[in-house]
Amino acid sequence: MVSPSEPGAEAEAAVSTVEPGLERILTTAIDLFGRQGVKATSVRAIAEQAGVSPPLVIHHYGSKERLREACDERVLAFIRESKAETMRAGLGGPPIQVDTRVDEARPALRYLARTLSEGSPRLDEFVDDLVEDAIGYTAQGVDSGLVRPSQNPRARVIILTLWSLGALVLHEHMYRLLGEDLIGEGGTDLYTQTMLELFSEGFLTERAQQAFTFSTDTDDTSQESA
Amino acid sequence: MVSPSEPGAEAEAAVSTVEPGLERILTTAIDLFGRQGVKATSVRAIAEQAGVSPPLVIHHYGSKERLREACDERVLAFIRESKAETMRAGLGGPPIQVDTRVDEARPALRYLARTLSEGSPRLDEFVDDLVEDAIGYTAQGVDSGLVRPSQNPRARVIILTLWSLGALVLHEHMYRLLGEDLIGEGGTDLYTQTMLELFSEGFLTERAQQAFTFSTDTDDTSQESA
DNA sequence: TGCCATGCTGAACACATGGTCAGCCCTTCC
DNA sequence: GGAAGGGCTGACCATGTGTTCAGCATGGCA
Repeated sequence: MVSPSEPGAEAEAAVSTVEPGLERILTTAIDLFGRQGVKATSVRAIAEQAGVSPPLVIHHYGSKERLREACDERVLAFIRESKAETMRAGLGGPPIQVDTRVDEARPALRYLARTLSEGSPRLDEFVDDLVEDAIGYTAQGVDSGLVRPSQNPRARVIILTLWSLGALVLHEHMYRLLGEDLIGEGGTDLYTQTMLELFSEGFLTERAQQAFTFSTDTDDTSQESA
Repeated sequence: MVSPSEPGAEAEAAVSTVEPGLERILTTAIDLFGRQGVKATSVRAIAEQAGVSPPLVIHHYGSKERLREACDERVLAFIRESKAETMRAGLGGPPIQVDTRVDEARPALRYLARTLSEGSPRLDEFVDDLVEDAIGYTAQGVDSGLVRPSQNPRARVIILTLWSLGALVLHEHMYRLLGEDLIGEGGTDLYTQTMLELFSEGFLTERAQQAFTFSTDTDDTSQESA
């Protein structure tokens, strides 16, 4: 990804030297891993930006892989805590709820986005938890009359969750095309409004439902993917 | 990503030695770049799997970067051609339409999924084209009464497109959680059916719309992202 | 003051990476 | 038969990478 695809692309690059090296390294790693990916980010690059020597990175974290694990833990903990604080009861809010005005939010979300696509040992469990949470509050939403019942409640939650996470992964495309930054603080009014429209009024008319149902039954020439 | 997250994870690993090195290298590169990412895949790894020497890779393609460009072109061309063949008129079908029973489909889709998140020079243009296509046939759908009109037609298309692509990017999570493989030939009936339900009947009730509209107006403590 | 713990670094190591180079082998054409 | 072209490779090069190692500086405590 080219950095200018995001607004304020360099805003987080400066790391205060007042903080101990241990923390500076972690913060820098989250930033760079999130921007470039783990493999494309060298220990030397992290050290340089953090204002320390490369052996100090290894000294504090043991290895690059262990540093990456520490980043996972930090980011996932941050996101979990943020969600607990801003949880919306009963409405089945987005799976990720972070106050994007907090300094730490952007690099953490960017890191999550990158990690969602690159894979990471802890991530499956994290996504599983998001889905289980959403199953819980979506069921409450159905009970309280805010959410429509579904023939496949679990599948529905999984799909909605992965759509949402997928949008986060593609946040730079979203910014480019829609002008809204899913990991920043500019607001996502258009995204939210349009999503609400889709979820309230639907997308397909009844005519389309019938036409498509018939088409699905007879059209076996291709398996559509995405 | 751990390979076993996908069904038939090794199915495409064997490359026929009957084909010229030029083609074998390209096919192998698409496979490995899609599985591991470009940076994490060495020229030597590609050469070994293709059954050639590393200098031959460079001989034919000039550099690793040029090889990656050739992969982009091949995959995007394949997907464009597939879509042209299977285009569904008027219904606003998925942005990516590939016959997943074709041998080439899986590695191509996997490559696309990886490229969507890692970034690639040609990709923005490809996504733009998908969006423009979808704007066209969604408008036709509205005219023919198959698609509901929207207050933000363009935003709607962008979001639907990015959701769909995002689901592709997270295809391994989708397989793990829903049991359906968006890049394979096992079919995506549950995904399709549930998506249709969401798009036909919506998700939020009218009660929720009112409650959420009110909540959005007054709740300014956090910017929700995804 | 001396010792210990902590934070830190320059130099070096072993290995990996993309790429260069000289040259071999095979096929085709004159 | 000889030359040209294409496909191909072993050896090597320059550079980058994660990590080890020996040792310095500082602060706290007895």
